[in-house]
Amino acid sequence: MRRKNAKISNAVIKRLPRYRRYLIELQKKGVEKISSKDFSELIGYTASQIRQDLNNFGDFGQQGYGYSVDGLYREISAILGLDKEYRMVLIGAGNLGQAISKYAHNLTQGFKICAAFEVKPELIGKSIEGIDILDYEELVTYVEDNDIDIGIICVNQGNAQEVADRLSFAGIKGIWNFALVDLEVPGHVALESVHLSDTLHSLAYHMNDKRKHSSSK
Amino acid sequence: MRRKNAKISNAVIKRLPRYRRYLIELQKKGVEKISSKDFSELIGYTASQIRQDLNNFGDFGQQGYGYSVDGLYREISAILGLDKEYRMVLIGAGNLGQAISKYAHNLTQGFKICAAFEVKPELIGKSIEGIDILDYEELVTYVEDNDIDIGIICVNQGNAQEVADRLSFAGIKGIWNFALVDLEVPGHVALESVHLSDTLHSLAYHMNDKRKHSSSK
DNA sequence: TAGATTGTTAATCGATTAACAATC
DNA sequence: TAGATTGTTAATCGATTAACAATC
Repeated sequence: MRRKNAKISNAVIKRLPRYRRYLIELQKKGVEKISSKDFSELIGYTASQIRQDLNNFGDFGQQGYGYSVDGLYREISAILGLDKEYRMVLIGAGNLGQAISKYAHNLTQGFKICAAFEVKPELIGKSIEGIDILDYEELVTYVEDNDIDIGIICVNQGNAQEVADRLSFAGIKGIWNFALVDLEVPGHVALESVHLSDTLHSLAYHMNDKRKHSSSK
Repeated sequence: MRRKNAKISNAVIKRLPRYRRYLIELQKKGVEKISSKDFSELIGYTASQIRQDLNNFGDFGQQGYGYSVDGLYREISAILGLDKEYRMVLIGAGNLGQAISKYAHNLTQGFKICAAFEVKPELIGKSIEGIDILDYEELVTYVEDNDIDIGIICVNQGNAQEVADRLSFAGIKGIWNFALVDLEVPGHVALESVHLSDTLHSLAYHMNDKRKHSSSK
């Protein structure tokens, strides 16, 4: 199975987790194979796009048959790197931090939260669902010594860049950022920012937009 | 000031909250005007794109001068509909639901959580930061009687569509969905889904991608 | 007025869709 | 084999960037 080489566009990458979710549903239903046409009707992308997307990574289908649900699930999981274990730390153990870490811990396999970090003395030493809250000053040492892959940033806007700098210095590989800033990170650090309020604002736009026209989608 | 009419692409809408964030920063620094060129260097979009984006909505700039920071901030806020107040309800008062609602309540102006809804008897009757947790069975009546605009869905994957159906039936205008499903809603209901684990999975891809090539961005 | 910078048209680039030969 | 469906090339569509006349 040939692996193609060109740089994959981010639009494609963003669709992969969705393909994977629908494949899990199909597995649950006991469906063994699916054609791009049937998949198209289910997931809402065109059959053409599905085939194009998948062909960026290899020849996963079989002419006249379709795609094996199990096989495709494993391929996409591997492409995303979900066949590995990731060790994470949480920085900022406030409401959002605690909720996100519980979410990541429970709802997604393969992502383990090893420790949380805080500056607030009243939180240091406590634990949330078995995760110890440590002193923020120990962050760099901890990341270096415990083979941490990902840092989850749940601190204030104003402190997030400093946290990102420390994580990068400590050799982190990825940052999952929930602070409302656009962080600067070195080229070897992967960054994914979730700007929650931006999504709420874009919802507000569409609510007002709907009332004006009658357009949907 | 002419208002243009063509359907605005979603790519543009998604950039508006970011423009607005940078305008807030500029206001804080006391900057009064900015050219598309200087804004470009700050925000990381091309000057051309900035001018194109803004010109979808009106002629906000002035030749030879640039854009008024205050003026542009107000225009973009109005375009997004952030000059209004929104009344919201939360459905699913678990960890994530509580965190999201506190976040929306504290960090973003103009969005008020009026009540939370739960099926779990041990949660009904309690309150989180002054927000009462009510019986899920009262949802439709409450939304109808209290002029609710937005429903925040923080229930399980399996229950989310049922919640969306009730909200739509009750005349909700927008849904901010955190459940890991692609909801079906009537055309007049605006939907914004935040699939957190999808963003984590896409981070995983980029982490592995970085190790292979040396490419960034 | 001269210089700066917009608004807008034209050119380019990239992503999506359509079409079809290859092949299971 | 005939039918189905892929992989892939070509055509289309849309979004971004470049260029420049309009104008403050």
